[in-house]
Amino acid sequence: MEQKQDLLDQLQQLTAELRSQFFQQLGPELPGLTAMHGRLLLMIAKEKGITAQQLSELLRRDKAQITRLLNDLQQAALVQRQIDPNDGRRQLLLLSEQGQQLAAQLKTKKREIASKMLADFTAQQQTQMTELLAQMYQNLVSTRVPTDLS
Amino acid sequence: MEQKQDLLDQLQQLTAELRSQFFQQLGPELPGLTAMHGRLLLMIAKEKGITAQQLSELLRRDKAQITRLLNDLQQAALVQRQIDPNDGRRQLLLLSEQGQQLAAQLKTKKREIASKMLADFTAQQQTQMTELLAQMYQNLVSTRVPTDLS
DNA sequence: TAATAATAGTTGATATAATCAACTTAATTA
DNA sequence: TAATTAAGTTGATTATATCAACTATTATTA
Repeated sequence: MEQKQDLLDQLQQLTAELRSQFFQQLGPELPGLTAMHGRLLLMIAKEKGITAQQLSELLRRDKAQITRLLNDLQQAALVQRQIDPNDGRRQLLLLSEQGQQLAAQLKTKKREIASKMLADFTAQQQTQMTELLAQMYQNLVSTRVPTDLS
Repeated sequence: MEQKQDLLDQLQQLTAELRSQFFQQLGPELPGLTAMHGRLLLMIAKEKGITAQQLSELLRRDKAQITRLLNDLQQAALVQRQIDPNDGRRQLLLLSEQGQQLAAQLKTKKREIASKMLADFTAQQQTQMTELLAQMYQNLVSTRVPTDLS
């Protein structure tokens, strides 16, 4: 019974450490930018042409905040905004050359940390871990009350 | 290779969902208080007589911030501060009656969420999960550069 | 088609939280 | 005892998040 709770603590502790290692010592590569900027960058890298609205949902952040973060990234010449030809309201987000380079650096850093974390794991253990995590997430969201927009 | 990275994302996603479920729908039970207040409360409940300094380290938060959060909790009559008889600088933190009740409620909520998350897990799988997470954390911190206090 | 509603994004005001430096008091140590 | 260190507090500043109002565009519908 207690064990289940401890597992939550473990998860929290682990991700806190991950965040710390990934983002805090990241200053030099993100000049004047924050962890959240980095996350945006990576998401845009992964989904070219993603919109601010989608980012807002995925990151569970206010869209106003997203706008401001994107402003910063654009000012730093890391991302570009293009009005969607099919829908003049939304704008497609793309990485500039520099943005792509930086995103690649961040990905590398991520890979390093992941490797360190999973240093002595067998491929089987990794797969297992992935499956268990997926299952846990599924269990959590499956019974979730849909977000209320009253 | 990509799989390792995805595992990081999975962890992040999972804990984001956990935080969301645990803290956001927690408003009614923490009147006027935040998630961080809740974390403090639970930590004090777990370690009676813990000090602000220790909380600051454990939560990786500025001690000024801890002071302010504790002020709120004290104002809400949830915690009490007692000067350590062995060291007049530090103060031992304790929960009031109400504080203990609230902490118990939070623990219950936590247990519920954990149960939901692990609904279809065997005891063996849980143990396994715990071990894997512990190992991952160990790997991460073992090579960590000690926090620099320059 | 004209009017209305809904959506994407921006802006401004405000609230909340984190950070840094200075300070007080108490303990340690030289 | 004097100087140093540690715990905690306070004030000022900065960074972040949040909310509401607003523009421009698309979708709906009467």
